[in-house]
Amino acid sequence: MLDVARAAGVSTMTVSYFYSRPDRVSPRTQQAVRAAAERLGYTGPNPTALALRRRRNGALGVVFGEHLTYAFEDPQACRFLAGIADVCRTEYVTLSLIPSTGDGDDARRVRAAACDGYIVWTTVPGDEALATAVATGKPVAIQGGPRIKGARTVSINDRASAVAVARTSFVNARRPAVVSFPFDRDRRARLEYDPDASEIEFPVTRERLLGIYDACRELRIAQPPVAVVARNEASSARGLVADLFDEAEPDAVVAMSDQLAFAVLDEADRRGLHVPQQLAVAAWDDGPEAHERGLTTIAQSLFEQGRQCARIALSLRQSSVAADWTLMTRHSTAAGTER
Amino acid sequence: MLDVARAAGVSTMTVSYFYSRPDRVSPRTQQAVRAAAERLGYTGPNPTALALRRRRNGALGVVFGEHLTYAFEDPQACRFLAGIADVCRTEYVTLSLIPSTGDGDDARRVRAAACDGYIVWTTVPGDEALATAVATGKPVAIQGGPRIKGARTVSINDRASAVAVARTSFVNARRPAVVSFPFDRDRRARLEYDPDASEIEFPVTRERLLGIYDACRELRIAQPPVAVVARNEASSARGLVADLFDEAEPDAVVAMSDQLAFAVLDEADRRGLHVPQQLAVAAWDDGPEAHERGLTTIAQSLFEQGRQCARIALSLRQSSVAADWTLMTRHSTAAGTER
DNA sequence: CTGAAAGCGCTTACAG
DNA sequence: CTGAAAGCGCTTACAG
Repeated sequence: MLDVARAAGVSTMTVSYFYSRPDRVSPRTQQAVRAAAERLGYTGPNPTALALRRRRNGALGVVFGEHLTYAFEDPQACRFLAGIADVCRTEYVTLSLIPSTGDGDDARRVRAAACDGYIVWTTVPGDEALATAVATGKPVAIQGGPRIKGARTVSINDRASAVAVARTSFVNARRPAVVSFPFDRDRRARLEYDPDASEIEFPVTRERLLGIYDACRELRIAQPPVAVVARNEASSARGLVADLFDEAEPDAVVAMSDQLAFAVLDEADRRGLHVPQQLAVAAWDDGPEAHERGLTTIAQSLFEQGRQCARIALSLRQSSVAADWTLMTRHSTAAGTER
Repeated sequence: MLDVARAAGVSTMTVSYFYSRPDRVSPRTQQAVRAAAERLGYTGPNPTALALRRRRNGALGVVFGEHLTYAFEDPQACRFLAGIADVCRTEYVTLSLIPSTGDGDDARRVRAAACDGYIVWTTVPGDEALATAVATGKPVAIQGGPRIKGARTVSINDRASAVAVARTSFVNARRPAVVSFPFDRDRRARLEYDPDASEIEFPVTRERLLGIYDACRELRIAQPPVAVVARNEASSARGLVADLFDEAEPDAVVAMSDQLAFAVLDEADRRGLHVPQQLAVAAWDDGPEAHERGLTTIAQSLFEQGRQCARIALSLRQSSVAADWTLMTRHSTAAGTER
């Protein structure tokens, strides 16, 4: 900028004004600055210097508790990102993805990212990356929990929604079962009998399983066996789901996502089981495919939750948000009413 | 940092060294600095100041020619982003998505993003955002073209791949047809008869249609009608595909993506047409569903192309890359061999 | 309408 | 092992 000023025969702050408030600069001077900038290949104020001066980076940091690469494979995470992007667009802010891996480097990555606030995708309470984000003193929004001091949360009431799902799927069930997200970061696929839900690290998983237990008590049925997947992805859950069918011969399943429910429906197909007569299935998310396959599922808008997280992280909103959810009752459970 | 230095009773550069090269600082001093930082809630050097000083932002800017929100719905774009994220992870760099909209604000958004290089998703030659990125003098990589001065390109040879696809689908065809990506930013869904391929703005679309024409000449068949979709998305292409079937009654289709091919296969289903006997279909991308549905398609790795773009934008690589592609021949075309 | 000066928070050779 | 000084590129009241 100094070079441009010299070339144009003006002071550096005149050049600065030329870019920030051109009306403050006379037409002649404007012309001189424009010409000098053109000649020198100067494309405008350096964003980094501007950020330092203004104490505002114009960027929003997004951290996933796991390997960032997985986020692009998860349809719900993509909806969430789209929601964030929507706010970034209107606010003229960059969406900075921090390439988390879930290992010890994440804190360092968070520290190194120049942004004005953070969004953290559902994680565990002790997450280092989360702690680092909070320690910066900048606003942080967490999707799905946990609720911690220094951060706001955007989430549905997972427990209440779980009660609703489990009631619908498990009513009249003799051999209910659950297909669950991982309990903790050590993601081993496995079958669990009677796990202690309150000990589960991931808050979304915990609340949902607690809600399922609530419903079981209410329905006076025993706690169901739980198939814990390694990842929220239909094809990788297939083997475990087959095991579950072999071991538990369920007549009603609650799965923690559409994706996992599809693995269940596929397996039912393979075994020639009629849904919902011989097997009731219900889940969470209500993606487009859930509608097509007639899956009873909890609808929630991750797009909208992304928007709310972005608003919090950009200081456009101060408080946590309890996001909306609705049970979409379809053919995969007996009481299905949607055509 | 100055405050911490004062509190610790040392100079500011000792604090700086404490963070950058702790070995240069005596254990006692380290302890003093650590204590002071802790007390004051100082979490380490300000990334923005560091970036200004180092002349390196530690961020990679990514621009989509269209509305960023769409990117998260396009499976190929997501694969591409995952590839970029993979390199950002190993290079300890942030992945900065610039919320482009395709309108006149994009240049401003690009200018405002603090990063060390840019990746631009396939766009038109005159794109303002692209020009702005190039004007910064920082490295820019373009996926899919166009080839312009000051930028490197990562792309398959679309024309050659199109010849391969069209040969396979159109051999023995009497009424071939094409389902094409948009020609330009004015995205009206429509049927075109005998469009001039060389005039098409989007380079990927242009090269593919030119290749299809090459194959038609070779097979001595007339140029096929072209259904131009508004967006690369199966459900939104449905109506147009139905029109195409009504108007052209095709017995062979080349679609520019798996997604569009699925819309064609669905429509064939609906009309009770046998594939490939009554209708041959071939496309590009080879996503997981292509395999499941036996679609003949061009395999290319957008993940790998994302990696290469990232390497270019981070100055890890200097030259353009001609990406790999392979025709996967399956049941949707007569010569299908894959089991 | 235009300019002198201080400062955003840091690092880098260079002395000591 | 530790510190004084200059400077990364910009903006902001404040004068004139």
